[in-house]
Order: sequence, then structure tokens, then C-alpha cells
Amino acid sequence: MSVLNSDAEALLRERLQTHELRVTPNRLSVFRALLQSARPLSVPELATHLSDDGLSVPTLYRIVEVFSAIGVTHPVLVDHQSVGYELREPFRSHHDHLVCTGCGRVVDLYNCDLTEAMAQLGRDNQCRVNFHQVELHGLCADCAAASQVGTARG
Amino acid sequence: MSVLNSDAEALLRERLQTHELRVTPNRLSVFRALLQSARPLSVPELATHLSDDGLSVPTLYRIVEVFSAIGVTHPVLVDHQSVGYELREPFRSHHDHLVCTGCGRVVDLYNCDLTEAMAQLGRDNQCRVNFHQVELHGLCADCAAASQVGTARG
DNA sequence: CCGCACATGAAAATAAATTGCATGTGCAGT
DNA sequence: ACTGCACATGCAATTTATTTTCATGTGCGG
Repeated sequence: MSVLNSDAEALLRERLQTHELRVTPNRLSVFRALLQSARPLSVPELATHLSDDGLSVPTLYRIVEVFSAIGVTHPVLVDHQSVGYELREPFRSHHDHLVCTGCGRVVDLYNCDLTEAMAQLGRDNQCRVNFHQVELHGLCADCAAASQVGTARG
Repeated sequence: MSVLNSDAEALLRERLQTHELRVTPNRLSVFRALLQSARPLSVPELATHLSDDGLSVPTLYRIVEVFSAIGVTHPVLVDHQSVGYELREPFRSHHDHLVCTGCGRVVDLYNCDLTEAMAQLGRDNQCRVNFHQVELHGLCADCAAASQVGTARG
């Protein structure tokens, strides 16, 4: 991860305060849930995870909205169907996603060296790019390997 | 566009038949609506557009599901919130999206030269990539230009 | 420690997505 | 062209997701 867990909350506090938003137990709960999760979480999923803490569903929607507005999270398409939220940099190191057409898994790809390519794409279109999100579709390492079995040459 | 409109439907027929699915008026209606739309359409939007044709909402869900399963469409995140569907190659030339943080518009980027970078990313992870979808976040050409006004040097 | 503005919960309303089942229809086989 | 079957569809109902309203609670500046 990009920042120590112990520092992450301090960074969140700072980020919230910059935007004149309050540091509340609910916001910290959602933040911790996202920090601990290996994958993006939808609001209904967050509701399940945080049912003990008694967070109401409307509050969850409001929190992920706030988090996304101030760049703490960003929404991603999960299962090709529902919207999940995951932490952005610097809370979580940047990565892209491979949606495996074989097993349906979403694999995080970390060794992504697309920043310059993205910047160029932006320049070509007179845009100012500050964030990119790539979704690849194909076969994950496991499924790609499995598909080799019984195949003479690809 | 990648294929002539007149050929597009023939290609759709072929694609459906390959998968042993039927060519129906409803499927053609949805296909035409997507072909004519400049942007991804959600199911509720499709329902509005096609209310005259009398397509029921459940049918629309089933059709976009089928279309996505056979690679005719793919889902994209619209407005950071809802899922829309747009035609894939060869029905529509490949492009990526810039979500403008200034005005909220989604701009299509066509001069995308990321295929090789994507392929490399796939190789690095032992994956077999056959499609990529990039979502950039930043300022579109208009908003970027506007932000220059009153700025001494960037 | 006070007070105000923001944050939250509860309940309700709205919208979106799914399911079951009976009917309709594309299309393969004749 | 005709027939039959399996797939496609509509309808109604259900479930799930999301938004809104408003009264209450609470972080945090002064």
C-alpha cells in the first residue's frame, strides 16, 4: 500500500478538513472498511460490513459521495453491473483492473506504466488528465494458462 | 464509424446466429438505438427511447445482457453512478472516455494508441488481453482552456 | 463550554432490477 | 409453405437499490 495504515487516517482527516468537512466516526468506519477490503465495495456491501456499527444506508450513500467528491475514493464497475467504491492514491497505490472473461474474477494490475501514455492522450485532445482508470478484459493468468492445455500452439 | 450502418445489422445477425440466438425485432430496435446514440445508454434511457416500440423493461435488461455476453456491447460507468451500454468494435470504433471534472461531460477520445501498452501490461501479468477501456478524469479541452484565463502561467 | 452548521437516522417515497409464468414467435426441419 | 419446439417476450409482482424529507444529534470553532 502507499501509506502506512496508521498514517492513512491522519491523511483522511487532513483531506476532509481541507474541504471543510467534518471527521466523524461514520466516515472513519467507511474509510477503514475500504482500507481493509481487497476489492471495491458497493453501498449494499458496505451496509452489510458495517451493520454492527449501525450506519444507516442513506448515510453510506452520502459518505461515498463525499469521498468521491474529494478524491478519497472513486467508483468502479464491478461484475459488469454494479458500482463499487475503492480508495484512490495515496490511500491505495494506483492500479488497474483485469476482468477475466474466463472466471469472472477482477484482478488488480499494479505494474502499470501507462501514465505517460495517458498524458499524451490528454495532450492530443487538449485535455488535462489527472487520473486514469483502465479496465482490461481478457483471461487472467490462471485462465490463460488453463486455456493452453490441449492447445497445440495457442 | 467502423462499419456502414447498412452492414451493421447484417453483422449483428451473424453475431447472434453464431451464438445460436435469434434475430428479433426487439433486439434490432435496441441495436439501432445504440447505433444512433452518441453516448452510452442505460436501461431506463433505452426504455424511454423505445417506449413507442413497446419494449418491456425486463426485455431490455435481457437484451443488453445478451449483447454484452456476445461482445456486441459493453457496460460503462456513466455519471460516476449508473451503468450504460455502448456498442463495441466493429459496430463502433474503439474509443476511450474523458470524464470532465469541470463540466461533467463525457468526451470520447478516438486517437487512442494504447493497444500496445495494454498488450504489454497483459504480458507483464501473464494475462491475455482482448479489450481495454480507459476512463480518464480531468478537464476537457473547453474547461482546460477556460481555466487558463486569469492564470499567469498554468 | 456554547452554539451553529454540518452530519445522521428513521421512515417513506421513488426508481431500478429481477423473477415467474403464460403467451408469442423465429427458424429449423419437413 | 407449414409445423413444432425452444427461445424470446410481456405482464405482473417482488425484491433491491437509491433518494428525499425532516427532526435530532454532534463535531469543532470561538
